[in-house]
Amino acid sequence: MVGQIPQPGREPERPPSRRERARAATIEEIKQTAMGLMREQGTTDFRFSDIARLMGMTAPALYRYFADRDELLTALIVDAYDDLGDAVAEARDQIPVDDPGGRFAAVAQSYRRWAREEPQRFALILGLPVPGYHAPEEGPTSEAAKRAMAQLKSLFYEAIQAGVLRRPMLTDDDGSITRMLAEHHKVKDTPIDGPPVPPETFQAMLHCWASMHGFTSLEAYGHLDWLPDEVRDAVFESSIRLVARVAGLPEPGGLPRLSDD
Amino acid sequence: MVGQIPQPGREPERPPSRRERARAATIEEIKQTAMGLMREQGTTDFRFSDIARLMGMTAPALYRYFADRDELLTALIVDAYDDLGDAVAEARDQIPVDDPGGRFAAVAQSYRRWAREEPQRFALILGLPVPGYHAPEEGPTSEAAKRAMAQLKSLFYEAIQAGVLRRPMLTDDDGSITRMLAEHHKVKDTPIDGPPVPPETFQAMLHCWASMHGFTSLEAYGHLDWLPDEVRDAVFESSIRLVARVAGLPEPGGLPRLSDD
DNA sequence: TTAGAACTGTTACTCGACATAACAAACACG
DNA sequence: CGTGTTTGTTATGTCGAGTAACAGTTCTAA
Repeated sequence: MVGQIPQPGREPERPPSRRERARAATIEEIKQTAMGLMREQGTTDFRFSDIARLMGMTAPALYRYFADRDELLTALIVDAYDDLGDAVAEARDQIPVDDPGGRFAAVAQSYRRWAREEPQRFALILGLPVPGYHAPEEGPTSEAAKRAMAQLKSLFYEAIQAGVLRRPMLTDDDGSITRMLAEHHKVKDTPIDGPPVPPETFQAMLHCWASMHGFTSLEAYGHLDWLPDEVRDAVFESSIRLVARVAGLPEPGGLPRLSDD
Repeated sequence: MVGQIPQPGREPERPPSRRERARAATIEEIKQTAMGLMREQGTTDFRFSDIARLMGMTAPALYRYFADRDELLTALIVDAYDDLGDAVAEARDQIPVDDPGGRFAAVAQSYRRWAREEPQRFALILGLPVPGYHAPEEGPTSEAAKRAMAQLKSLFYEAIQAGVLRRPMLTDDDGSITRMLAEHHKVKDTPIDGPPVPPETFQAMLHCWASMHGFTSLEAYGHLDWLPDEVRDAVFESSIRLVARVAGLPEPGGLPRLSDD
């Protein structure tokens, strides 16, 4: 971040000053305006000059807050990570822990809902890197992916703990997953790390995620527009139930409907 | 296309003249150069000036062949549609018709292979619309999607004809798909049109496609880089076998391995 | 209270890319 | 061989990113 107000200590004992609040508000407004433009134009692109115009400023003023387009883009990507993660976690946690099938369904539905509502931000984090953007060193590239997987993993882990996870309909045919999980200490900071799950379950998690992501991204990018809404809803819900079943999750208790937007 | 040589009749009786061949070759070189730049930079973006420089020309010369960036982009998109479709069809047709499970596996593997080899072109047709690009009127937006579905559908139709399609593990819970297929005449030029399939099978086709697309796009965009190659291969193949099974397709006969690239 | 520093905005400017205009050379074809 | 078409060039206009120099405002501390 550019021109950031230096932190006095490690934690700011003082509440944010008037200036700091104004600055934070401006930063937030810039990001919101950029997201509005993205939404309006249906792409992950935006012009600094447009943001400035909409905010009643001149373009160079924005450089007081973001060094360049990349830095703003990075901020938007980080926010998108957090928002998607929060949305999914919140949906999941509204279902009791003893209903892992329901929790998975909630995760899938909120994933889909978020992507439908914010296709551009979805593309930002789970699509091809945007033109001109180069991730900062060791940046959060594919961070969302790992985080999403980790969330999914915790869900399956709960099911194992509760003893309600049946054997998935997938097998580790060539033993490569078993081997990988056995040496998981080599791959830190990924879903491979963390609480242990059987190889078939790891495979099942990936299968669940890939299935829900496939439908979700096709739909978010408009490639299923030829299908009536109610058919899309029905197919998605049915698919989710199916992958949950083949993954060994128990049937969901109460399945919240995905409301239209 | 700009400055196109007018067709004398409906079909050119005369073999293409020297000039026409030179022009076609230049157009092809422009597209190849653009794709090379996209691949090199890992994005769907390119600069006219870069293309010209690599071709030993000046930028304005390119406008003799494409009116603007959009027109070149459109051509690249159309080509990508065709290439993916051809790759998938070719892979499928190397498996005998009486092995629909094998044919589906071949389709899935070639889909994945193509996306891995050409992630930018994959994003071009199955990702979010490219910044700045506006599809021509009634353009081929999501054409690939419909075509892919149609191919998948023909595959299932063959299985039905051969009488080897079992009942899928999916059900048309609320009847919306049944209703849609009953009035399919309303939705021309989509996979809904064409040879009839039971609603559960339609659902199963979408499920198959979404599953393979989900894994494929996550991988193509680098979101599965934290997984070792052999694990990715194993998980994909296993998932494909699973979705084929739950879709009612018989076990594949000989499953061709996906060679490393 | 007030001087100075920090912050936040402005206008003026450079640079690079898309795109068009005007022109020149090469080519096809009567 | 001469004329019109094609394909390239250079010169130019426009627009957006990003920088420089400067001005007004706000915070802070003597």
